[in-house]
Amino acid sequence: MAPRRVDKAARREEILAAAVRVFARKGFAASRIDDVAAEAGIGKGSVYLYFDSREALLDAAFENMTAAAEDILRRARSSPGPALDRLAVLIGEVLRTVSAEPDLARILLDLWNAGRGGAEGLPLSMAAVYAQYRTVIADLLREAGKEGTARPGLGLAEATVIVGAIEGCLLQWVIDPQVPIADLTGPIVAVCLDGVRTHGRPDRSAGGRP
Amino acid sequence: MAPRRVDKAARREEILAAAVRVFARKGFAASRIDDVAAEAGIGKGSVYLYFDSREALLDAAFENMTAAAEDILRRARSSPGPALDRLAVLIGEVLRTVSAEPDLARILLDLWNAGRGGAEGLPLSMAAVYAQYRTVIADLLREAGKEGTARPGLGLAEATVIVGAIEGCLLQWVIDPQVPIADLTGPIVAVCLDGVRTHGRPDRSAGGRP
Amino acid sequence: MAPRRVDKAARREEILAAAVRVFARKGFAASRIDDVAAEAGIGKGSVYLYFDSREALLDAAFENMTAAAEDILRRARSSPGPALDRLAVLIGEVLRTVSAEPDLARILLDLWNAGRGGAEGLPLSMAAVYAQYRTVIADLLREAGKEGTARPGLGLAEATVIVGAIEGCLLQWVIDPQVPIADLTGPIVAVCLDGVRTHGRPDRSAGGRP
Amino acid sequence: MAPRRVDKAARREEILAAAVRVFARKGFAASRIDDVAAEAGIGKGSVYLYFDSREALLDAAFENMTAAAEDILRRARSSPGPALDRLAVLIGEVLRTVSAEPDLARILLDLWNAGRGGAEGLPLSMAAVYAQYRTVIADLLREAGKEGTARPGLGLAEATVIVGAIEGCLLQWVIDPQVPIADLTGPIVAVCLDGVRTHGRPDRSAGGRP
DNA sequence: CATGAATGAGTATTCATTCAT
DNA sequence: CATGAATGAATACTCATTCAT
Repeated sequence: MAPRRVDKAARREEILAAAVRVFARKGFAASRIDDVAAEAGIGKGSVYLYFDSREALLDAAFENMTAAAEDILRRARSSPGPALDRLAVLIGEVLRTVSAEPDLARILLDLWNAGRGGAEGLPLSMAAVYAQYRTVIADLLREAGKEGTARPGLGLAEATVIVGAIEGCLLQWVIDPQVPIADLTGPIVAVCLDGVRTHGRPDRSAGGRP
Repeated sequence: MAPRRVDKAARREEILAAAVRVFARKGFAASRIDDVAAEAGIGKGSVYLYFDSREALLDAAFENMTAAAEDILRRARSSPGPALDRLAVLIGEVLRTVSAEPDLARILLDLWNAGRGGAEGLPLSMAAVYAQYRTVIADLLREAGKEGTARPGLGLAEATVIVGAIEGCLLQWVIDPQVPIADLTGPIVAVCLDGVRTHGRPDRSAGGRP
Repeated sequence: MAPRRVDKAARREEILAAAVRVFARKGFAASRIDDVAAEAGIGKGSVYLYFDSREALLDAAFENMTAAAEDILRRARSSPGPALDRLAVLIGEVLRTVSAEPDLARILLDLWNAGRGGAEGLPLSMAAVYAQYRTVIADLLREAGKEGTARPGLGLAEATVIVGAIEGCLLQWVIDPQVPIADLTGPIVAVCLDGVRTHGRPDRSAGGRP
Repeated sequence: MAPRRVDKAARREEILAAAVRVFARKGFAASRIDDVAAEAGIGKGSVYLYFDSREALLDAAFENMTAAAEDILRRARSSPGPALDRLAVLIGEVLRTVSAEPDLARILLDLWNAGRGGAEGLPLSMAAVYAQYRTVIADLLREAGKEGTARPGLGLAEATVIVGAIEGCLLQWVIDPQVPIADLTGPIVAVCLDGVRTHGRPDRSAGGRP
């Protein structure tokens, strides 16, 4: 009858945070429930009071990540301003979010990996997240096309490339923490929005010889 | 001294190919030695005549992939022609190689994931591969800068973005086979080299001859 | 000193009844303390205020069952009338008691099973109950022998058969609730007392008056 | 390629026999897979080469027992001779079989207990075995009725009692090994076939007073 | 008295690896 | 060389019991 000291939701978050730290350190596959419990400073059995299974911890981390991603996408879709500016903001936000919670980000590899091999209940639909991601950016590109700030005719293919640039930078950073993820917003925007080629004069570099 | 009917190296390759098919189908974590043996049509114990451990199979797949990557990088570095053209060729070759061997490519996730958590001997230095990858592209960008075909001042950061665009597209395809990886060479080249923005003066770089 | 609203003994009985319902439903092995607490509408920890352990709940159910059995046996021993009549009454009472409390009866399997494997303190001496059961019936048979209503020379062996017939019918009913336990008093009496064979002379024992 | 020393079927039987010994000694619930492996003199994992699960060991024991029971029933049904003689033989065979393999018999309690609590695949249909058992005996009784050796009108109810007498004796012996199961064939036949009452004179002991 | 959160001992099962044939 | 039976270390998960509130 006496109220518990720590409320269930808070304790759940503590455990999840501990799990994320462990997963980030050793990878999901090599993380034992005991590791998570020890990191959280509780008994092994207590983890199961808050999560149904080891897998459920990864699912919960996925939910957190997805929620953050959807926030960013929602903002990109609904905020005012020129489309390309909003795209640049989106890129910056993704990188800033990730830099702010490196542990959460470092389990990206495990999230990417999840949902393969067999019929999971909800296969951690990373595919769905990325599909939405591409759709939003494709819409921004088309909008920018109408505004005259982007080349016309851009669509899903180019959105895939931009998503790829963002997530591919994250990938490199996850594999190799030396990669300065926090400093890449500018370069991504510069490369994807402006390309690397010189402009101003007709540029025939990609063509054959005259 | 006469070569056995099936020589050791060939048998090894057969087993490795079987392993790659299995890994591609179920993921490395869910792949059992029995699965590999069955796929190769041999006894379970025989796998160990050619590979030291389950992990060694993944290592070997990594070597294959690395070898292919180094070929492509070597060619980009040493072939003649304008730097940006060679970059475009590189991008095309990566995507073509990957599309040609989807099984090998689909274990990318496992390769990215490998070598984390614990002190492995040589932890599948994916980081080294990508570092080299970035270096080669950064060199191409600097060279293009000198040629006047690329903006000056480009370097590692922009190379990271381009590597990201390529690998990020692969990532999306690995997660979701619907992504039309074979059709993305053009968009990657277009976006990374020319950007998506309209430019002050008519920019004909992507087009044919006037 | 004034009795609590719900006195301890009554609460204990409530919990025991709940436990018996749960055991009857799922079997002792599959019954969790939480199930019992939920069935009793109390907190899990409270069960331990009234019972020392999960096992103690089964012990208590055993005591209840034993008490009922001993009542019946006592009555058979001490009530007046011809021995075989008292035996017929005993059979009827066992079956009626069991039919009246199907839940208590359905845990018979668990009671029979209890006390095996390892050195329990007092291993639920079902063996003792049945030994007493046999003794009482053997005495009745000997008494009937002296009365001239039963064949002479009957004893423990025949008592074992009669106990077997009774408990064997219960067994069949416990295994298969379709067995009409309530209707078996007559047949048990008829078979055990009169046998199934025809006899040389008209045997009217089971019939009415000529 | 070299043939294994012990063929799979024989090894399977060895393990099953070991399991039956262990189950007989400690009961199924208290028997650990390690106990079975130790009793069989093999490694724990090897048990799983021959049986899918701990439960499967009990299932296999059940099959053995069922097969023996069906043999006996088949013989009782199809052998020649007066029905009641065949019934007496049946009773003798059940008791002899059980006495011959006390370990197998002593797990009867676990078999009776199995298949409760939850939806098992094939719930160890002990109920079906007993139903068949009753049917066969009821048929014998009806046949004996036609032969004039048994009272007419006997049927399922009386068969239930006879099955009860047999299995109830086994039950008592399982609970208390002191019960001389091997010596009970005679008494069961005597009691069930001839009853305990005196015959020859009109016996009114069960009736009211004149 | 009552509670239910916390605990950790206990176990079935899996699977990489070995090695006798 | 090839095999697959045997092994046992490793691990997720359960649940009776305790105890702080």
